[in-house]
Amino acid sequence: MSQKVTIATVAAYAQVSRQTVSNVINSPDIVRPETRERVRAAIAALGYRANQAARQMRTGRSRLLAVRIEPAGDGVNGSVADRFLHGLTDAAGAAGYRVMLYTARDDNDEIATYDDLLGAYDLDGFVLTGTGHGDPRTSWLARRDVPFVTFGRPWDTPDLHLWVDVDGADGVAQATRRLLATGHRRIGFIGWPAGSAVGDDRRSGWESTLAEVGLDPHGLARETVDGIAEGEATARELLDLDDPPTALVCVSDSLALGALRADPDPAGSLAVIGFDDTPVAAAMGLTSVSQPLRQAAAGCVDLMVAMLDGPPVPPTPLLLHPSLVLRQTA
Amino acid sequence: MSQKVTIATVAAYAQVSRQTVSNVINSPDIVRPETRERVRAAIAALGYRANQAARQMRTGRSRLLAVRIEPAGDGVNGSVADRFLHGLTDAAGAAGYRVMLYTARDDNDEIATYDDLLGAYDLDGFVLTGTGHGDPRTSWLARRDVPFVTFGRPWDTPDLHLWVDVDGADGVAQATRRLLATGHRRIGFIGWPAGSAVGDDRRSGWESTLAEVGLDPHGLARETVDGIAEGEATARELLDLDDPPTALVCVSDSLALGALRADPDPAGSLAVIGFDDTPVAAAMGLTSVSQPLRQAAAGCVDLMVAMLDGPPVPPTPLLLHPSLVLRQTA
DNA sequence: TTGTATGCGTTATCAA
DNA sequence: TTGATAACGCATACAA
Repeated sequence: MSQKVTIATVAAYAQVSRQTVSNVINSPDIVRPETRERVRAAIAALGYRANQAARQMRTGRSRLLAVRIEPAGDGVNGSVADRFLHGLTDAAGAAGYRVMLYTARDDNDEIATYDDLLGAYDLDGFVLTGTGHGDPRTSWLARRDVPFVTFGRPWDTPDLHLWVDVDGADGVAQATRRLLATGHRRIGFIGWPAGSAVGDDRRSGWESTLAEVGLDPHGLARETVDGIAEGEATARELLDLDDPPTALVCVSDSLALGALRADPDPAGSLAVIGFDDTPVAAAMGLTSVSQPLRQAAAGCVDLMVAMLDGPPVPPTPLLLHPSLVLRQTA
Repeated sequence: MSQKVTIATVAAYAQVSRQTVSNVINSPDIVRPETRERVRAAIAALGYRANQAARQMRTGRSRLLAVRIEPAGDGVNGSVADRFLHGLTDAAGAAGYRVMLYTARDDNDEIATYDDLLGAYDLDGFVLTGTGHGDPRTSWLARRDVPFVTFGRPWDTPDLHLWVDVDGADGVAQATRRLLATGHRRIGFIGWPAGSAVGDDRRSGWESTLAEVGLDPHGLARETVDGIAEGEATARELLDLDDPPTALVCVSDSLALGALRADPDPAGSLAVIGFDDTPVAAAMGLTSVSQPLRQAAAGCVDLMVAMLDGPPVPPTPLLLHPSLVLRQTA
């Protein structure tokens, strides 16, 4: 490995003091242009990179963001986490931050990890995904003034923290309108059990859209835990009705994929729309609601950076709108 | 936030010098038991955590590992990366290391990132996934003596670096034997185009297993890029043969899922086995070869830690064996 | 076994 | 506008 190049190396090379080099990096405007350029040339020539540890010791800031990685659950929807993480890493990198990963078995374990990460690594902030009702993590972080952003709205404490979210009700409404536009009148919905904030939100988009055109959703909704097999069984239930639906909106791609398998017509006349636009959906030709995950991740980073690099105006939450990706199934 | 607690705080609380506290942490055995316990109690009482930045400045070690996160490609197989990452984070945490993420557009970009990460954050090591023939990244890292481990064998430079891998040939051999055991004689193979080291390795397991029992694989193998649609089309090609295969081993779950859709028999008499045991496969009842990703990740961490915390004996590469998960399709 | 002094690379403060 | 000095928290060599 080539000799370690520190700020002193650069200073010597550029014939200035260490402080001037530091100024060129942190407050370029207060350095005379010629000096600045000379120092910059030296930095480039030597391939100098400011040592984060030393900088952190002085400034108390690590330029490190932490995010939890969860075990891939369903896999169909698992890629959502993957895409979000990728977008987050990209956006953070562009803003001069790095992303650190951690795992946790449960909320308490996660809180203990915050403590550790904060104490040992001086983390600048956390990005939480999927907060639930009465989340202990957000209150812990808020109480200690630790900067954090959530991907997912705070469902019971509106102004406790900043967030980014995707409007699930709007996404499902778009799906329902598409079905209406293609002539369907009996449109069913397969959702998650009531109580999941995200699921309830999405379902409301279906209900309100049907109500808008004077259609009665009564009896056409079913609830089930996520999964392909569950989607198939639940769809079958709906199709066995006396007056079965001709189209189904599902709260996830997993359920939609299952619903597709319940279609008795080999030609596939049952219209089905899923949610998340997972790669599997794309491969299977499933029409699905696509979340702008890259933008959501970028939004989280923007919010964090705004808090951290502190402008006087407080940043506002961000509600993104999903889009419907039309394919063969609807 | 509570007042910052440093080694000095602990020393004062335990009525010893800072050095003694440091010794309790780094070389406990040289401290008198009573003193040690008193210091430990102080550490616990104050919730002290050694500041990594300061420690790193002194030792030159960051206890940070970096791994690249790739954009979720297919999604079906995407969860593999997700599961590996989770296992890696877990294992690293247990060993006292943290995982940092980075993205890169291509190999050159990745190399530039190494430079940055090494210079700015003093990373202790890198974990690379999926190396290819003549990988420029491994030679770059090796040339600079940067510790790294790859998940995936080095295909042309045997002893350049440590690695962990899963025996793909063995996995496919297990799949093929299973098919043989259930009475199949005409067993086809859908693989990736020749030249992909991983794909070629897996295919060899099929060829050699058939050869062992005196079966001729000739004409029963096809190559295609990965994807569900591709798997379906390729399977159809094989099934259109005069003497079509009754079972298919596929190099990935994506292809296997496609192959399943090509089965003309609605009852599903075509036997199909995939590779990777993705959650989608589980949901669809697809028999598949399962990679021990958690163990692979743990193996990578073990190797890294062995290099970093340097024992005199050099660690050896690790070849893990996959297992066949039987479900409905074979 | 325990305590003291020094330096890691950086930035903030202050003086020139 | 630039330069000298101190301090961040820790671990090591060395002295006690």
